[in-house]
Amino acid sequence: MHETFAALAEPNRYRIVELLRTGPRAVNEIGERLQLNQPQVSKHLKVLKEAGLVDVEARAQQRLYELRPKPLREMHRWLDRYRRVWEEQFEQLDEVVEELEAKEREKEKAHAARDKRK
Amino acid sequence: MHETFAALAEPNRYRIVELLRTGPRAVNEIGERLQLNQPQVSKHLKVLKEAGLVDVEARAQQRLYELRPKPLREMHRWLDRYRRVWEEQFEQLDEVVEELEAKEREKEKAHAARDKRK
DNA sequence: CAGGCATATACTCGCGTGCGTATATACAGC
DNA sequence: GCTGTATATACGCACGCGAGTATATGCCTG
Repeated sequence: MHETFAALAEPNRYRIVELLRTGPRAVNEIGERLQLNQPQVSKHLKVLKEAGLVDVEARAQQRLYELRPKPLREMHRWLDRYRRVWEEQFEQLDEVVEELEAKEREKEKAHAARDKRK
Repeated sequence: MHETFAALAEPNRYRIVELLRTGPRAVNEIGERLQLNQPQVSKHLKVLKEAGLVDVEARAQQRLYELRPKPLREMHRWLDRYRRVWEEQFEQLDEVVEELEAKEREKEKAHAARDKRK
């Protein structure tokens, strides 16, 4: 589970996964679409593979990467244990709390600016 | 979304979230239960808070941390877009292979036609 | 207001990781 | 076999982050 989260926490890997959701892709195609150079793509795909999120199939010189269902299923099951938490009807309360936190952050910025000045 | 994954990717933060699933806890209690010293707990909680995963409530000198539903809900919605992936296990890769083979056959035909023309 | 308790922050260190460049490996076609 | 193409790996660098120690902040009680 940690590996799954760690793999998805990296923005470019997240983008790769999002792209692979539409279907299998070759390494070069991923690099072109996401504006990444090839070694980075290969290395990210290696991490994704070790996390079990993708699988490879050799096709001549190309390697086709595709999403694997297992980690996603496990994530879904994990999330399911939190259903009680996220199904609570706190929509409006969330908004209010966020507002207050935003104000708090403003205040902190003001403090920080003042402290730096002196 | 990246922040949520990054927060949960860290094993100790993951454990904190798992603990908070059972209800709000004070900082010291978390540290004792998970065998972490206090500064680490505070720092991890800070990350979790910035990711929106927890919220604090002051209780005298104590701070009670509790899970917040929003990021979990967003994760669930995100995962939902991948439902197809973990429900259909096969087929996708095979289809692409078929496609490539079809293209290959087209090329062969073109070659053959050209050869005949001359 | 002094002393103790609960929590947050500052500072440093060591390690992991993403990135770029260069190079290696593998395969196809001629 | 040679060439071009597709992908993987090696190496060096810079930065971020988790951990430990020490210290600061805040609140309650007497």
